[in-house]
Amino acid sequence: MDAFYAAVEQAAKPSLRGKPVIVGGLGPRGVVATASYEARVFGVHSAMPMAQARRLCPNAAYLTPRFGLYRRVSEVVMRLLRELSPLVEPLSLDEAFVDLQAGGAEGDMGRWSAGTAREAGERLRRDIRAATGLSGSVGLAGSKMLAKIASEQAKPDGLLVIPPGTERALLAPMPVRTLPGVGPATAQALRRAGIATVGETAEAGEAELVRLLGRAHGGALYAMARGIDDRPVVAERDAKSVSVEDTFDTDLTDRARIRAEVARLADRCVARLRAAGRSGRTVVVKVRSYDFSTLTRSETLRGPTDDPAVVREAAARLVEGVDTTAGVRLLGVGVSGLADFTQEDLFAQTGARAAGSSGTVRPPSPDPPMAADGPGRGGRGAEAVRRWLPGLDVRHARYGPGWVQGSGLGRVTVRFERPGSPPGRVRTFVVDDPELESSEPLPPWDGQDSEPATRPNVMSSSEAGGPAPGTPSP
DNA sequence: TCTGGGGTCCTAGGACCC
DNA sequence: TCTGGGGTCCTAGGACCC
Repeated sequence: MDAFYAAVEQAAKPSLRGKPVIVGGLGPRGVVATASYEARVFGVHSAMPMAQARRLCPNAAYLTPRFGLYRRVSEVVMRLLRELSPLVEPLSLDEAFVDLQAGGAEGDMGRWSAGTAREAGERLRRDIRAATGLSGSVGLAGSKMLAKIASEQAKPDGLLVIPPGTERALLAPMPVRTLPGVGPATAQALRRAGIATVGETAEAGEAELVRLLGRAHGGALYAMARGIDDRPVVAERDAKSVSVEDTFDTDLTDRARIRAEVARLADRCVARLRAAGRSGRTVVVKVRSYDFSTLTRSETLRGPTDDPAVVREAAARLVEGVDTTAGVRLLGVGVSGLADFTQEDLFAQTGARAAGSSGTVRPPSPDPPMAADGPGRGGRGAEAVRRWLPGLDVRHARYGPGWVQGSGLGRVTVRFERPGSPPGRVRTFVVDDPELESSEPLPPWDGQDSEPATRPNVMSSSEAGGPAPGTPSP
């Protein structure tokens, strides 16, 4: 999917179509998750600090991510992929491999040609647009690596076929960074050895690459550089670890506060573990200091657990052994070594479930009820700001559905529009206006009256009118 | 106003075992 | 009574991806 999070927001918020939209963390230490193509023109891209993005593109709409909505849209797209073939390997919410060959016949002899594959790809792109109003790009090739490179080249809103036999010639002039798995460090190591392109990588030979990069990475890179990749498409892979982490708006130094945050993170981690029906044996704590140096400490238990008290205690022990006096900007808790069930105390566990509790088995200290609310991130004046995060859907008793454009100084600004409506107008309220309430996201295809199949194309953003949707800074 | 959050895979050293 | 050669598990860190 092209600029997925930003594109979903543009589909859901008519006034943002054709305008720069930046989705990501809105706090002082946030980064960009996705920038719309209109924002990329200004040099904004994923993983860029939000502060830098605001300098480059001050008039963009800055929105907080709505993962629940993106997940729903993603499910619609993944369902379309599964109609092509049962063998679908999602890489993330917005990207997947499809093994067309496993989907059975296409064409006379049950074989795919470049032509029939292209037709299927174009049909898929049309179906995705009809179902979601969003554009996706398709890469078609004989392996996962090449299909990925093809889809990358096809973006945005395109399709590219790499016919068998043309791979090496196509790859040779490309920079090594094009190959998946080659990041800044690998590119640097290769550059020092005078290797800059995929062709030069292939010429270097396996022995040289292994010497530079190690057994596994060097060997894999040598194969990829020659267009060789026989990794299968794998539909379902069990998760191998579960983790949660928080970066704090300001560094933490208080020991008691750090202990409390670690306990909260442990509870959140276990909640996710349990929701997945898993348990784990190794508890990991992650600490990032004021200077961004990061360390992990882990402890392996005698058997797998999904008991919050057990994970909390292990995490507390681990963080106790870390010097946090100079200030901590991030804390994380994770569990790995996952198993499908818990060995200890199955009876107590089922008892707790039957009682509808996400809590643990009885033991000594009853859990303090988990704070229902977000990451207690050292912010002040939090209450109202938290409720009116830019981008979230709201409903006003008189004006109907809309979304928060910004808030601050006791005010909240709302744009009244929804998927399928014309671009709406803006009104400002006091933050505690009793007629204003937060509401569930409306998916892009939930426009009031029209068929999803046609609507998304009819809106021309150029006639939207109204000023650029900058968000008043919180 | 410098740097999120959730993952995967690999490497390397030490403990431990046969 | 101057030193083997595996194998596995655990811990820590790092590269990379979306």
